[in-house]
Amino acid sequence: MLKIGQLADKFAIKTDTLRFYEKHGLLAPSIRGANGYRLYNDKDEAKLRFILRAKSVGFSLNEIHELLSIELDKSHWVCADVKTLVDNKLLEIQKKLLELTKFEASLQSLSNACCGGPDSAEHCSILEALEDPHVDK
Amino acid sequence: MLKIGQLADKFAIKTDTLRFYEKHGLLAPSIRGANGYRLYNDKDEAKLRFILRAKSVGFSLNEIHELLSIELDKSHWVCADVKTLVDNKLLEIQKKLLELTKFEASLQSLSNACCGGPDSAEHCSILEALEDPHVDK
DNA sequence: ATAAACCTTAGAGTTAGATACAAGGTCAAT
DNA sequence: ATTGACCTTGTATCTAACTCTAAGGTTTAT
Ligand SMILES: [Zn+2]
Ligand SMILES: [Zn+2]
Ligand SMILES: [Zn+2]
Ligand SMILES: [Zn+2]
Repeated sequence: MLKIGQLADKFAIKTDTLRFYEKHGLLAPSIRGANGYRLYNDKDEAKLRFILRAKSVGFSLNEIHELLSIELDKSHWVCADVKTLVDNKLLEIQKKLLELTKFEASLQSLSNACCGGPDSAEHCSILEALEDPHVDK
Repeated sequence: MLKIGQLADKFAIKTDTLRFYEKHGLLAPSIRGANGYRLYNDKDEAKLRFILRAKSVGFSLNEIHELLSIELDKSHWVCADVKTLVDNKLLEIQKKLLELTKFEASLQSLSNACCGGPDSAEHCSILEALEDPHVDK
């Protein structure tokens, strides 16, 4: 049985974050002490570990909510349900990767074209590229 | 001379966005009509084009602010100043790319391990991986 | 002349995920 | 008994980049 501060320390997060997760229906402590203190048991801890691990692979809290509702009632779900969540996230991340890769290429070509020297920016090819109405993004 | 709605249409953005840019010091119309209407001239339009193009290569509005203050007073800056902005952004984007690539790999291996079939999620390897305290992120 | 479409301002709301603060109750040690 | 560390609740604040609402003035077309 851990108090909120102990659980927070154990996972290197803030107590505020645990209260935030509780308010948003992700993780409520199984019990409250007579004093009203939150008390987390091993199952709560496992659930938090699940949440943090899902977060670390890129799921949003909303998506973790979905994963949790499956996790907590596995028998009513099938593999396809779970895999769909993961695959949707995968697509989303691949879309972001594509976008960032385009950014990177654009910036790299801007950077390459600029001498980076100590002379006036009046001739700077980066600024020219951003100004010029004839050069498309 | 374009009114706010015309300029917005021309660049496929909202009038709200133009007012927002103005409030945040990015782009104010050169003149106001007698009726108080914003009137944008060719220079304003060029500036907006600059802003949108910078946005499209991944700069934040704050960073665009910096770029603009250089662009509008080029003679007091040198190429190195400009290139530094671009290169910092490049580093930032490469960091994000790295992070997303890790997410992608994690999700891909989760996805690969799951049969995705119509049988109960009780044995789902995705959920197991997220539960299991012995598997690290 | 009247309705539709446009413009003005100031200010509030949205999203995600926290993070901070205020006012107070509780617990352990001295 | 008093400090200091911890806990409670509720509310407010932050970032980014818009987006929307309200209440009203202007233009254009019929
Ligand atoms: Zn140069
Ligand atoms: Zn240059
Ligand atoms: Zn399966
Ligand atoms: Zn599965």
